[in-house]
Amino acid sequence: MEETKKERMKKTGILVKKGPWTPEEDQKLISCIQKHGIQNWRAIPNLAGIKRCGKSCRLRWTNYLRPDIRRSRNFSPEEEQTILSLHSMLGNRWSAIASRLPGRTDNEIKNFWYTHLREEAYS
DNA sequence: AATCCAATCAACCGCCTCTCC
DNA sequence: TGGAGAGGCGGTTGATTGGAT
Repeated sequence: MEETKKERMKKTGILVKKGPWTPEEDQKLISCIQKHGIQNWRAIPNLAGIKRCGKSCRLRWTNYLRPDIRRSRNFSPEEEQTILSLHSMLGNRWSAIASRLPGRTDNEIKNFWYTHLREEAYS
């Protein structure tokens, strides 16, 4: 039933702020995680004072704010080759590929794949 | 200088799995 | 043991940016 779906969305915290993160939100999230660590994503928005769902916080942290992320947007030829060969072995297991590429996130790799490598891989 | 279009990337959605009660 | 809730993941969207015309 449609109503059930909506209720579930409410419970999972979708009725909160969406859209791009502001620098203040980023800052709050970073200091909250530094202070409390990551044990319970659902608690993070409350602890940090952010009107976001835990899911959104997790995504922001893992794809953007994590300290070990290399912020250089360009993938080196070596990384490109690694991605191509890992993808031929693992398929679209982006998180598995990301775990073998230090400093890169699954989202980054996925974006890079769809914009640069897909044609190359299937040509 | 204005407009259009393609590329890029951050973020959301929905499904699946895992964990806990 | 089964159900509910939370987290994780892959696919997709939409806003922005930069280059071409």
